[in-house]
This record gives sequence, C-alpha cells and structure tokens, in this order.
Amino acid sequence: MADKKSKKVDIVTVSKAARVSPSTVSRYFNHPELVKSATRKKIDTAVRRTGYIRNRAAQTIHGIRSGTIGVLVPTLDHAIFAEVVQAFSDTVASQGFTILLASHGYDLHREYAILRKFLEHRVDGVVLTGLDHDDAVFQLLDSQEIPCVLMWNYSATSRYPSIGADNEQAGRLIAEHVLELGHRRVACMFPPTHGNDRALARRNIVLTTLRAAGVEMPEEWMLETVYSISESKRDSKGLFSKNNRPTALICGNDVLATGALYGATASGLRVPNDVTVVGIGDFKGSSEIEPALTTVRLPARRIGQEAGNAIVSAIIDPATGMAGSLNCAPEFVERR
Amino acid sequence: MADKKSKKVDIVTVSKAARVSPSTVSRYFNHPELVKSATRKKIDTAVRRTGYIRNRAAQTIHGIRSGTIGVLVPTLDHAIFAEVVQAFSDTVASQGFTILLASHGYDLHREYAILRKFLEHRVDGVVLTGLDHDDAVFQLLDSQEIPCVLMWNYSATSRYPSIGADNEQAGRLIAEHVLELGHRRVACMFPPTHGNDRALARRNIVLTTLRAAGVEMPEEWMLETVYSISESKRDSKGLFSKNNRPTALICGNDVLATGALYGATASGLRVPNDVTVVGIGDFKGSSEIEPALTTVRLPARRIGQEAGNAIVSAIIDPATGMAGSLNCAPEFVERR
DNA sequence: AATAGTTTTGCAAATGTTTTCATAAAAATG
DNA sequence: CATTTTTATGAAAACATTTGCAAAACTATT
Repeated sequence: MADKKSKKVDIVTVSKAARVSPSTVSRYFNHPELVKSATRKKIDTAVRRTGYIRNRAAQTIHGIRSGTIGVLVPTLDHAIFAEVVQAFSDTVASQGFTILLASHGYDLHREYAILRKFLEHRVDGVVLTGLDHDDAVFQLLDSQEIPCVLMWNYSATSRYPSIGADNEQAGRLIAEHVLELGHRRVACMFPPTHGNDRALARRNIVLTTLRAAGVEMPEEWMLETVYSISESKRDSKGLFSKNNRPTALICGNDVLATGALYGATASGLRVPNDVTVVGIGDFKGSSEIEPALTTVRLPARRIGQEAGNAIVSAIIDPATGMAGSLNCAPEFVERR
Repeated sequence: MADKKSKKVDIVTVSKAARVSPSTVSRYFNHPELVKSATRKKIDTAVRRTGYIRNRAAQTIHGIRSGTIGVLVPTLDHAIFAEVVQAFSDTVASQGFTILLASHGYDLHREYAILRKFLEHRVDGVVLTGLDHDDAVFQLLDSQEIPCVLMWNYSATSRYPSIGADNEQAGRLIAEHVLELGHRRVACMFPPTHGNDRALARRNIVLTTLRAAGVEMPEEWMLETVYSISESKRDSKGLFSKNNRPTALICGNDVLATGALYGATASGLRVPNDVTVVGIGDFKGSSEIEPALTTVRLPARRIGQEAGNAIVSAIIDPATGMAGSLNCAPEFVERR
C-alpha cells in the first residue's frame, strides 16, 4: 500500500483508480452513508493503493473548519505552562483538533503578529494566556468571528471568557495563611511584573491583604527576582543574612520559593522553624520538594482541560456560543 | 482600520476597494517589486481598511508551502521535552514557520495517526522524538517528499537524520564516572523501557560498561520506576534501607535522581559521603537541586535549535536536502 | 512624433476540494 | 410490467488564491 511517491495524488487520481467520479470520492469521506457499500469498497482500495492523503487546505477554502486551534503562551520553559498546554492539547486532540503553538516570551507586542499568523492559517479558535493584552489584539479578535478563550487566570470582567485561577483569591489565601501564623515581619519576592499581569495582580493583593491586617511591608523587602532558582537563592540569602530580617517570605511562584528555601538553608535558618517560606502556583513536582513547601496550587491540568472543552464546544456549536468564564479555584496546599 | 466583521473579506474585496484587479493584489503580497509604488500604496490602504487577512489555505493548494512544521513529542509534562520544543519553536518562528504540536504519551501506535493528521494539514516538515518508530510511520514518511528529522537522540545509522545526544556516550560517561569513584556495588533506576528506546539504550550501555569493568549488577538492583519524584523516593528508600545496599545509584533521568536524593536522605544516608547518586539528562533546573546532583547533561536547547535549523533549511532549499545527523555531545556536569 | 523597449496590469486558467442540482439506477408500489 | 419513489452517482459551479500570457501604459530613443 501507499507508495506513489511518483507525483501528486489527489482526489481525482483516486477517483480514476476507483472508476468513479471525484464527487463520489469526496462523499466517501464526508458522507459515507450516502455511498453504496460496494462503491465504498472500491474507493477504499483505491485510496490505499494510491496512498492518498486528504488535503485540509483544499477543504478549508470551502469554509470547512481547519481543525486547528491556535495556542499562545509566554513560554514552555516554565513547567506550569507546559502542563497547561499538554492538558489542553490532549483534550482537543480527542475531538480531532490539532494545536498550532507559539510563544511570545512575555513580549506582549509579539502577540499581535502571532495572532495574525494564526488567523492566516484560519484556526478555528484561539487561546491566549492571561487577561491582559494589547488593544490591537482584542480589536483583531473582535473583527473575526472565531471563538477565543483567555486561559490561566480568571476574572469575572475579562474582555473574553477567561478560564483559570483567581489571582486575588490565590494571593489572599497565602497572605492570610501567613498572618494566621502570627507573622508581622513579612517580605515578598515576585518576578519582574512588567508585561506580566498575573504576577502583578498577585503581588498587589498580597500587599493589600497584609496592609488590611496592619502589616506594612518595607520597600527593601519587596524583592523582584527573575524566574530562576539560583537568582532566587542569591537574593533570598541577601535578605535572610541581614541583621534585620523578616520572619516570613511570600514568593510569587514556586521556582522562586524553591530557591528561597535553599537560600534560607544556606543562611543557616531552618524552615519552617526559623523562617516561613510560602509560594503561589504550585507546579507539578513542587509537591515533592524537600523541605516541603506550602503553596497555593493553581490547577494547571484542570485549566487546560476546561479551556479545551470550552473552545471546542464553541467551535462545534457556534450558535450556543462560548460558555462564560470559569473560576478554577486555587487550592491551599499546606505541607508539614 | 479593520473592522469589516460584516462578511468574508477576500482578495477580491480588497481589489475592489483599491480599484485594481485581484491579480495585482496577489502580486502586492507575493512579488511587491513587480507592482508600482503608487498602486502599492492604494492596495496598502485598502488592505488596512477592509481588515484583510491572507488565507494560507488558499495558497497552499497551489503547492505553496504551508509554513507549518509538525512536531511530535511524547509529552510536555517532562520539562526536558518542553525545553526542546520551546527552543525549536523559537528557532523556526524566526524564519516564519509555525508549529503544529501533538503528543503521543509514549504510545508509539498513536504516532501514525498523528503523522497522518500532520500530512493532511500539509506541513512542510516533520519532527519526531527518538529514533524508534513504527514501521508504518517510516513508510508513510518515505512515501511523502517532505523533510523529517528525528530529534532528541543521535545515531549515525538512524533511518532519518537524527539530531540529538548519543545515549551510548551519555550512559558510558556516567558509568565510567561511577567506576572512577571506585564503586563496585552499583544499582540503577530507569523508567519503564517499553516504548522508550531512549531509556532502554541508556540502561544497556550502563550495564555493559560496568560489566566490562567486572562489575555485575544483581537483578534486584535494577529498579524500574515511573517518572515521578515520589515513586523514586519510595523505591530508592526501599533499596537503601536493605542491610545489603549499593554504594552508588545511577538514575535514568533527573527526576528519578532527585527522588533518589530525597530517598537517600530519608534513609539517613548522606550524599555523596555515604552513597553516590548520579543522573542522566539534566533538565533545566536540576542544576539547582540541593544537595547538588552530578549528571550528564543532554543539551535540550541546542538540540531544539539545531533541529529547527536543519529542517528549515531542508524546507527552504529542497535541492540541497537535509544535512546529515548531528551528535550534540552530552556534557558531564559534576557538582560537588 | 513615431518607434522600440520596458514596466505594470488584467484576463483567464489552474489548484484540490465540496456541494447543488440533475440524472441514472434501483427498489417499491400498483 | 409500468409507474412512482427512493437511492446512488456524476457534471459543473464554487471556494480564495496564484500565475502565464498578453495587452496596456509608460519611457526612452531617434
């Protein structure tokens, strides 16, 4: 079977081989119940013999769905996004869709260009990460009539349906936990917040919650550290080795938290006896780190699945349209 | 600009708005040097006003490249693959290509179906992970005339050009290191090798190298553990708590090695004083684990980049065709 | 101003499908 | 067996582009 390397095998090649018309071959694929089973058999062997592979491009220009969904994430280098994408991909693949994947590396300006590329490919739907996007991006989406989901974060007022965790809730949970433990001298460490609305929102709510409880965080305890264990270790060591040090450190994500754990240990402090370290955004595997880390878990797999289901049903049934936003509640995970 | 949500905006809509023929609009995009600059300007504003977005599907049926590359990995849940994909994606994106991504979850039978789907989308090239694939997959590739790269592992005799690390070399490096440290009582822990030629090849060479040095590994010291820190911790604890325990443990990947580190610590052993733990396949971040882990690093970023460059140049210049396989040498990373 | 040469444009055919409509074949009905 | 109904197939138009070819519009040359 299938070795016509010779030249182009198209639907008419098949139709000739099967001695039927091209229309019948087309029907064989799209409405098999309309073709007699004897003919079906003939076409079946012809397809096999010629090694024919359907051409979705040719279908797509008839307004038929392309069967692709554009997915745009900041980067796969952060396990958390890789996990969301994997879950999303699995979910939509089971419904016959394939994903077109691109990353913008936190440069929101690249989003527009990438989105255009997706649209050139006539994706059936688009998934963006985070709530905050260039206005041009939203306008472009408005002008098309394909469904779009903002995943990763949730907000009741997002411009397109958002499926993800509520940053406010996550930040509040962790801040309240720290307060409940009785801490009054609290520091925080977040990634650079420029172009990263997720991190920014988390930090703001943490500060607000603390302030509401009368805990004011001095400027020099608000660390801004890039996503890297070694940087975080270094910065937190700096923080912990000062004579005037905080008793708790809230980290914007678990990579930072991991580094901070190491930093604390390296400074001769024991966790959690001497200092408390907590993270937000538990990724697959952080549950295994030692010493155990208390975090607020953002349910990556669930987010990917829900986003996948939402967009697929919006694609398949455009009449009903997209369901609304969905809050995948972050979950408090206390360890040791 | 651009808000014709009204209806379909195609090249003829634009041509009418610009008062030129559709052919000229087409040329404006594909051979701008052939159209007078005054006309160019007219078309430019027409495009902007109508919000036209080119339809790659319609181009593709003219034999024009689709601008997509199919990438098939086992899963993104392993950081190492996510990292390769990220590097690959960045590399090809800079040349205007977008990736179609799918994962098979180590079920090699799904590869065939996914590959077919890629071909239906008329991808310009395909990247598979690993050297070992179903024969049907190779036959299908043979019957098409699109370039294909096998990435992640290297072998001089692979059926398609392979770009990646040499497992033999990696396994040998780490085994020799253990031998040099004077160990004679060595255990190993690898993921299930079924459908995972990478893990299998590594384990075989480790065993062979040890055996060549007269070190025979007893059956019960060959652990098969799924990719999970907690499983690995549990299994290694079992191993280390026996009265008759090995003095070194070679792990098939760094997730297993991390768990083994914790397992050793939990068994009251100190690393590396009481027991040596080494890994193969250093992933981004394992360099940060404490206690530090000695590994053989598989250069994920480099592999992704090289694979990207190789396939893009094979696509762009089919005459020259694909360059040969490339051995991205694994690198020995000794930490304390 | 007429001619030759060059640049720019439009027409029409081609690409690989799907789909509507009409016709042919088969089955059901009298 | 003739007629009606149903089912299966083919012809041709449509989809959104690209491209070879020829005509038209300029420029340059005398």
